[in-house]
Amino acid sequence: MSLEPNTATTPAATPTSPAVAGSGLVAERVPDKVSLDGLEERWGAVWREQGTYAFDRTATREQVFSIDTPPPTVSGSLHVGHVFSYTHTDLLARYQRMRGREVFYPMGWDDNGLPTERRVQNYFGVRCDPTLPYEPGFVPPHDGTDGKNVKPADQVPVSRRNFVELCERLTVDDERQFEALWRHLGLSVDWSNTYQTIDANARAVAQTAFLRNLARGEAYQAEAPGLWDVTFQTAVAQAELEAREYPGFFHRVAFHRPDGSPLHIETTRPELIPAVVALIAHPDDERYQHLFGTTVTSPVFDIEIPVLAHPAAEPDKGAGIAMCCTFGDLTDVQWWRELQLPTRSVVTRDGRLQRETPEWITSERGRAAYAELAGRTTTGARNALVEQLRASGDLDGEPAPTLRMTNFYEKGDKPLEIVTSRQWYIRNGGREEGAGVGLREALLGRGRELAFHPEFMRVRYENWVNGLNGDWLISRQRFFGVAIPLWYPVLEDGTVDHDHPIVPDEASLPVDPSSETPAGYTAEQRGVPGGFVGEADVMDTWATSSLTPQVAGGWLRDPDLFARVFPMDVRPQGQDIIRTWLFSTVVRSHLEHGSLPWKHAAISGWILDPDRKKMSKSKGNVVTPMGLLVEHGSDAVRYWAASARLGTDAAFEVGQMKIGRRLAIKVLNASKFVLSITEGAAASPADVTAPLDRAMLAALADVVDVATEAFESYDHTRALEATETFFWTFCDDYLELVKDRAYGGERWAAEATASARAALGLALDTLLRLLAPTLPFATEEVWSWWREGSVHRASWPVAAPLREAADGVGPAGLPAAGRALAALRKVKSEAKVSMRVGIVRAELGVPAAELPLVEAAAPDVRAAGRVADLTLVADETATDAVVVRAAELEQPPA
RNA sequence: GGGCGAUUGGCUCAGUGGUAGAGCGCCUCGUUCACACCGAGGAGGUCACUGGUUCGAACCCAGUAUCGCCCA
Repeated sequence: MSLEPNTATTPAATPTSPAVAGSGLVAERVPDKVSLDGLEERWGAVWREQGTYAFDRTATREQVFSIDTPPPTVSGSLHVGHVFSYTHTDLLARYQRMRGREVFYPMGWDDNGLPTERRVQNYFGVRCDPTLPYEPGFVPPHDGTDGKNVKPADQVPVSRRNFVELCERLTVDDERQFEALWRHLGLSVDWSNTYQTIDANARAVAQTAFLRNLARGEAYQAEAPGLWDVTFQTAVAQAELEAREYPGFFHRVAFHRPDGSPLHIETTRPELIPAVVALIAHPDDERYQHLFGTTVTSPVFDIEIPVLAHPAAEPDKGAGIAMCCTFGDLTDVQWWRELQLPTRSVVTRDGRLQRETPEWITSERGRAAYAELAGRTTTGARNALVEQLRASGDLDGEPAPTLRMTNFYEKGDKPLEIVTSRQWYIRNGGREEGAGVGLREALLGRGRELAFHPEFMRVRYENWVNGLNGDWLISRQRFFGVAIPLWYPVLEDGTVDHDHPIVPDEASLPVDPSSETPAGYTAEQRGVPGGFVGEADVMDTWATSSLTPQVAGGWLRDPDLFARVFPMDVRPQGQDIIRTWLFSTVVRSHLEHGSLPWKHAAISGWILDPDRKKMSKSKGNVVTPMGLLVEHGSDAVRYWAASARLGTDAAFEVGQMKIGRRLAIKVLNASKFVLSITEGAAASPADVTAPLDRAMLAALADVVDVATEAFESYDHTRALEATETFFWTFCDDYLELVKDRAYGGERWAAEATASARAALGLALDTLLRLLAPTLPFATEEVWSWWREGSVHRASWPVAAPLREAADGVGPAGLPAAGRALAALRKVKSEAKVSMRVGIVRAELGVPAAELPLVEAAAPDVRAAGRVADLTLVADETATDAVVVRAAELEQPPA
């Protein structure tokens, strides 16, 4: 048989089309015993060979549905949360494909940045030392450490180039495993369209976008105090902050007024006393009014500082007067900036106090005291200084334990320090100056333009944009990332001229300024007076992943493709990265293209463990995604994911997967049954004449409308629920009711049998299409028994031909007949006899309004209930139920 | 402290103005004839609480409580 998935669509608008092409009777293609086992491998291979999900790039923008797939971080492991949210995207992709859209569904790998570095350190037992030379053929001390970390002291230092090679080697492995998982799950990704956030194209895109930001004044560098992680030795952006409780002690410390009287402040960071530049209280604070404008001297170091007023001081916190140091926290930075205080930094980038005694400490005892602190960690310095304060009598009482909220880098475990450094920024509306003027409002406008699903997620975007307090810091002092594509001239005196960066041609991108030479220079001029130096920093990962629509869509390398897919239709992602990935992508697109990067944002919720907590890593590792898929089957796991709506947290529920598995098996069995009766013969709507068959198709038409409308509004759960509910009614009631008639035989007129068979065929065809996005494996299996091509390239059903076949009959007949059948079943159930036991005589009381409906289906009800003599009477007391007025079973109850 | 979301049967969740729903679990029964990875029947809830609007509130309004997340 010939499979041509891309062309062999079977339009639902003409369900009369010959059902079976090619050779072989349907009966021979339906297996005797159906099973879900092995469907993932079988159909995965067929889809791969047939290119079922290949993107046709000749499609126009209107025909295309483009998805900005989240590139998973390959150095982390995938967990059930990924399976959950990626399934949501696939449901949408499959629906849109069946709707006739050409789906652009790439897959990216986020292998850029710190997570990969850390994994490489642990996996190979190495660490990067950029001062070392490249060592060709380097063999790492370990090759996989089974999850055990190699202690930093035991890590072998390697050059940056060796380190990057190991990063690339490891990520290739990871990416293979991820792809295998996604294929097993049944994601309808176009696997010929993948990218890495570190590949040459991504680097070129990120560098080009950066240089254009620079040219337009949207990127700039600044020497400024900023948050700094002393462990990773890198600057950290606002979006990467995490406030955590951190234990400390309040120290009550005396400063001294000119007359020698003490003025007490309370601080958790006494080690910053050498960096103090002012004492600050609230302008309305009565207690300190008389001191504003005067000076005091610091204990131990004898530095003279002013007492100033600023509204950011909190009168009810501690003594109500705070020590402003450069820099203890972000409030200090605000005071320093707004009150134009001097800079007296003592904490260095490695988290220790600077080794030289600062020149602003002039007293002899002050210089002696500092010498004891020099080079110590902040903690060590704190302990030493507390002893000094105690000795000088300036510590009042004992330090009192406290918990304070402290900023951490989200991946770090030491509190962030604030150090002054030269960094690169991109405007994001956080500062209203230069190219940033009006930007915040413009980005809020983009947020209003974007269709969030669910809608309430929009406020998270708005809250974040409104709360920005600075531009986007993109430079990182790391190794494995996209280089900032700049060099700087080295002046004749040997200083580096950062104000006049040397910019490469776009055509030469990507470049590595640490190994490549700018135009007009020779390699020998690197680092010498009159020569140049390369920018050592790399861009933060988000500075690249904020460009995924451009990277995947072929922005620079393939403008024709880009025009067909951008702006994209949808960005699927998690709620946790609205402030980072979603927002930064909007920023880049707004600045570069003057548009949104996509029309819709589909936000998935969390997976919660049974304690209603976010699924923890340890638990996630117990149940690996592949283990889940193998245990329950991919369709079953997809069903669980599909049962949760966008934006809603969902429980990790094995029970829900079992229900999905049951549904998938039911699809196989019911389909097998229908095909065994109909022989897969052409289902002509004109053959549908029986009222019950028409009612069933009318009900199914309603389901098609509901499911279509639901998918259009990004509500895959409602689509599934409506379809699933109908499917069970179809199996439990309709199939049972028409079974006998569909088999045929002399008791039934030929037209009556033909009607049932035609209706069964139409219904099965429609149901398989409706279920295909959720259960791609089971539906494809059934499709292969009687159809050519892939159900996933078949068209989404439409209601009109079903309604036409219903010929004006409404859907109410199906539930009415179902209730009559249920009444007969109840008689047998209560008599505790088999459903196969016949009923000699039965009289059913039916609500008057339903009586004509049930009468029209009476032969089916009689057959399904095995009733010899069935009487139906209108019963006013039966308002919405069928009541059994009399019944006589064939054999007495046991 | 501010914001967002949630609170419905034992569990997981639908239900946005008109007599409380589903699935799972539970109980009873059945089953070689599509399906034991099964079928039929049944029990089970004063919809977190307090007010208010309304002829009528799970649903709208105000407040309270608890839980989760985000931002200070």
